[in-house]
Amino acid sequence: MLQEEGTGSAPLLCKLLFSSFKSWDSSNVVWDMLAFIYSRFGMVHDALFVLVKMKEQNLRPSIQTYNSLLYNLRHTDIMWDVYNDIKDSGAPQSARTSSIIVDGLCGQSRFQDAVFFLRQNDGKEFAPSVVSFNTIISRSCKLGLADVAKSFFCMMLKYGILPDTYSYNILIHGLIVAGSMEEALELTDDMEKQGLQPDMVTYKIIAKGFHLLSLMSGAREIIQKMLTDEKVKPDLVTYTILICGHCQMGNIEEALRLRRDLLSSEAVRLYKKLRDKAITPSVVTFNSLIYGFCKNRKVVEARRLLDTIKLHGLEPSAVTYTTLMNAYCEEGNINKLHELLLEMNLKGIEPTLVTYTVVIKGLCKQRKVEESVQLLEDMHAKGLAPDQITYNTIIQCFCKAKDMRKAFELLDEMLIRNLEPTPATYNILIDGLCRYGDVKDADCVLVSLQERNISLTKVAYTTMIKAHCVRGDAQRAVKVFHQMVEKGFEVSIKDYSAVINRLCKRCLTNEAKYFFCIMLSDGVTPDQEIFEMMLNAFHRAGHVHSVFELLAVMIKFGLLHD
DNA sequence: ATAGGGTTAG
Repeated sequence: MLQEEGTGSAPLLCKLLFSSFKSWDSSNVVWDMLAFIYSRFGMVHDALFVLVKMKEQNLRPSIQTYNSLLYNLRHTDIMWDVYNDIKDSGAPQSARTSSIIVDGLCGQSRFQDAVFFLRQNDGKEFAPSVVSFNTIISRSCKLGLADVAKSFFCMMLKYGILPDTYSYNILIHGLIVAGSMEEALELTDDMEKQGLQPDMVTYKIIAKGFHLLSLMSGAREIIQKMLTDEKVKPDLVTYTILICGHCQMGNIEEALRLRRDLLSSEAVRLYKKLRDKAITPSVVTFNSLIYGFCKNRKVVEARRLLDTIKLHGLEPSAVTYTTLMNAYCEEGNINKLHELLLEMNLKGIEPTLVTYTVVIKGLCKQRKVEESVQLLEDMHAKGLAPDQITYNTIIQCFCKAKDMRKAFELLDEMLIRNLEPTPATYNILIDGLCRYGDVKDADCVLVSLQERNISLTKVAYTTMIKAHCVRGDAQRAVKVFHQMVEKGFEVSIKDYSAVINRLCKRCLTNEAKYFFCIMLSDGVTPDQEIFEMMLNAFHRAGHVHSVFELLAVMIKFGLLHD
């Protein structure tokens, strides 16, 4: 009835209750129920109105009603009004009350206040519960503060509260996301020592962790462990994680074998029990396989799987089409790409941000830059916000069309739209300026980015170094090279070798010599390959003296054999 | 009430 009456119906209903049930014995229960149900349906203002009316009659709401209201208002300051009401009313607080407050404060990014509240309640009638701790540990993990999460876990132990399966799973997940797989596994052992069995969630967290680290053997071991565990059985998601991992690593055969197990991820089960919950591969499972085939450049097989999906009575998703479209794009078959786009449209499957980006990539491949800009505008009109990858794709296209002005205009557009350019954005622009614009401009851009402390990758530097080498400007190449080292990027002999190779190929022997000396003074020992590159170049240039000079150096390094 | 979940684009 309350749902039908809708928000704002509280005054009317209160009036009705007041006149009809005033002398009724159970009026407290009825009023409380009214407030509770308003709260449960999210009609918080009506619930608050009922509370006011209850107060007027000296009726006391139950803690369940208070908790429900508190939960709905936990992201607002009104939470405190409700909390104070609870304290004033003398209603017995439940452990849930404080865990809602902790959750609310965390949700409002008032992390410190949550910690304070938790400590404040220690020793009181309602000491912090395991749920409150789990909430705060979870929030710490989500903020990327695994160490803080660990300290709360320890604090919980000090309070004499035993962590439950939730506590362990939350922290294990947090540690894995933070990159501490070893610690996570240690914690899993610890969990078992405490007599808590890892559950389905634990196993999946660890399987996903191994997948993220591309350690598929680890993921496989987890599944083996699940198979020996009587309480849990690997399910579709577990298998899909494994399948996806193998596909991403290009191991199609292995992935297919897994799928057969899955199918045979079912025949036995169906024989045994028709109505059993059999595991059927999902669209996501197929999408992973399609991606695997595409990655192995087996687009024909990938395309065939689209039909297999349909044969299974499943609907291909936008991801299915997009993955295939991208594969066709990669092999330059833009017609097939558009065929699939048409099929998608006919089926009424909405293109996603990624779909648009792939179509744009296809257009860029055909140098149809105006059309790709048109699609960018279509996306905005549709409310489908293009992201960095979308912009990077078109920016690269403008660079290739030697229209650096337009490329930079798009960079400005990104900034205006509050889209933070990625390091790749700058790599594309620097490369564009080096190839089709002015290397000096590229240099300026790099300096400006460094001054503004914008995060760059090593590629930005190697691109610049390459450009200076091409122009035979070894001095500038050295300058940027040392900047790259100063910025803390790891440099190996390969980086030196690449520079010397470029200079040698252009017969810039003096410049190559100069860079070679720099390398020696940097304390890097040249290898056979570098010597051969240089000897070849000196030979071609007819610099006999330099050849002998270099042979002497080779002897010094013990690299000259007869 | 607090935990996990798989796929696509540079």
